[in-house]
Amino acid sequence: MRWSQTFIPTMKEVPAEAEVPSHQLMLRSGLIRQLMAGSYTWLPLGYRSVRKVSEIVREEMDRAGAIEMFMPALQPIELFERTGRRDAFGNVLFNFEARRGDRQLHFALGPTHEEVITDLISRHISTYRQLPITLYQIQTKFRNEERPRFGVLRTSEFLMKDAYSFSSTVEQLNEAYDAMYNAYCRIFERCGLKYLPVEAESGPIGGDASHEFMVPAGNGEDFVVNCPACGYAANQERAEIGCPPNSTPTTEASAEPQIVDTPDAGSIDAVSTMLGRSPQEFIKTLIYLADEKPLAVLLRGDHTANEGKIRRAAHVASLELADADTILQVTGAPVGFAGPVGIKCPIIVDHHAAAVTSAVTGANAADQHLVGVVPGVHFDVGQTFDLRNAEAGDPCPRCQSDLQIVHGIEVGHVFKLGTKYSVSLDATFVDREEKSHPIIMGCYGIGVTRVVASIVETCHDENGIVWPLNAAPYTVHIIPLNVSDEEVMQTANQIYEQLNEAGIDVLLDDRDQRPGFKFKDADLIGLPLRITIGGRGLQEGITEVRWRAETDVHKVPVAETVQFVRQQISAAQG
RNA sequence: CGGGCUAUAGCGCAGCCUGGCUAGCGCGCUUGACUGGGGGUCAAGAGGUCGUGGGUUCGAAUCCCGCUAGCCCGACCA
Repeated sequence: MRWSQTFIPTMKEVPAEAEVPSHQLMLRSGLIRQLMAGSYTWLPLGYRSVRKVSEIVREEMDRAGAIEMFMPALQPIELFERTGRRDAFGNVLFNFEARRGDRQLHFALGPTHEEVITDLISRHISTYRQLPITLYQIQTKFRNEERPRFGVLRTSEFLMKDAYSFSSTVEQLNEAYDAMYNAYCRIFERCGLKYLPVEAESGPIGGDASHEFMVPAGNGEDFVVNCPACGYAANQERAEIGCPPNSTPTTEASAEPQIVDTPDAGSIDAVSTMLGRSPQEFIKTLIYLADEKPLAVLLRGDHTANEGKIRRAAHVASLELADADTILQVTGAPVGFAGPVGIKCPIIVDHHAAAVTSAVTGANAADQHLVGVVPGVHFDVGQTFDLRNAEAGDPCPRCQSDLQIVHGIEVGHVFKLGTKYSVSLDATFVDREEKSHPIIMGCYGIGVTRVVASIVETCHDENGIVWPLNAAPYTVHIIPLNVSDEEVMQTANQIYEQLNEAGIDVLLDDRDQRPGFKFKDADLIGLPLRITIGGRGLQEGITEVRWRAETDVHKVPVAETVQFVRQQISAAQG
């Protein structure tokens, strides 16, 4: 492609609305333009990258035995009512009515396609002989995000590969899952992304049933907990925390707790400042309504609650923070002064809260706290649980080393669904004995456009994008330094044509611009290989070939340039 | 959905507080000349419903009220 014939609107200045590097660079390098909040146009250069990544995904899905198809984005709302996801999605589900003749139809725009595909399968698969099968599509998904942000990283309309496996046995499901998991690793490797598979929510099947693929990035919205020693990695909702070393309550500390006045100090911050004690010496008491009944959750002062863990530990379905009235009832005090001593509701204690040897707690009285509270002495502890979010420095659940926390961008998710959708949409098969069972499903997603944004977010330097080879919009960028120099242009055109014939994607910057201007644009759009052709080099009979990611310049005889570039590319592709 | 900020040329911004004549600056864009290895120089130009609706005023980009859009923080994110 000749630059003068395509559409690459680069910008020298950073648009004010862009905060994160990927958003800034994608705007500046002419990959995308915003239409409205959460909706972006993919310009020619950006769209080429989307297609490159899509093709990698497609190849690896096919290699893993998945079959491509294409389903409608426009779907009847009834399907979501049958699976209960109309409520589960809530406002995230785009849905609207439209008149057709004298009928009023109600549609949804697909946020994902479990319903559509399970409905399809339920109509056409009836026997174990037709299973297993994995189907996939690459398609635009719609989610009414409450707050789109970070450019293309979080939008209300995005390209996603979604695959669904249908199995007659758990073994078949596990095989399909492993095949997808391995395909995902290959995909992200080929895209040049550093990625981390992490354990995610376990869902209905339990155990090792879900992994997220995260790209470590400072601006990632998700938190990944990982152990540098043994490789344990999980998302923050899911991450387990090792037990602290056993601390036996010291009997000498069994003196009665003392009441201290803490006027208007109802937060850990305020009380710790007032008393000059660190938050680690506090036990905070959170009052929840667990299945409508009050429950006090005890955590160390500097820790944060993990409601999923609390729900599981307490064996309850619903969990929400209690209102002020409930708190007044069970503690006898306003919000901010709850404590375990004398509280009038069941308590559940985190491992690390129980390990505080002499704690500051609320006194269950307005404007008062207790100091010198010893768990197990001044209140009953019983069994302790893991109830909080993991933090940097917590012990690894596998090897006790210190855990790290990194930000990550979720680019893929594999999930053993089980029979949730097949049951609600009546997708069943009969086994050898003619007994009917719901089909066992898995679902597997990759955010294709998010992958492109993640690449830009993580592969750049101060001058612009540094595309990995396989995801780059073009592989080679030819820069003739002076378009009015006939010899320069003739050489550039010749190399351009030969590379094209060799099946290599080439961009030829044929604009009549100064060299510096072209170099800056070349750095900005960041194509992997640059061939510079100038009068100075031609006098020596050479072109200059340089990787965007490296500083070395290869001076290559003009006649050997095409061959050299082809060798460089195939060597880099391994 | 709560809290905050912003809206003036394609992009980045000044002007607004303290109302006043023709609304400015840099980049970009057009034309020409010189130039040609890291966003070059000179000259001449084009480009604006000052987001939108109302109000105050002799007079509004500027003051007041409503609306809309965008961004940030938080909540949310099968």
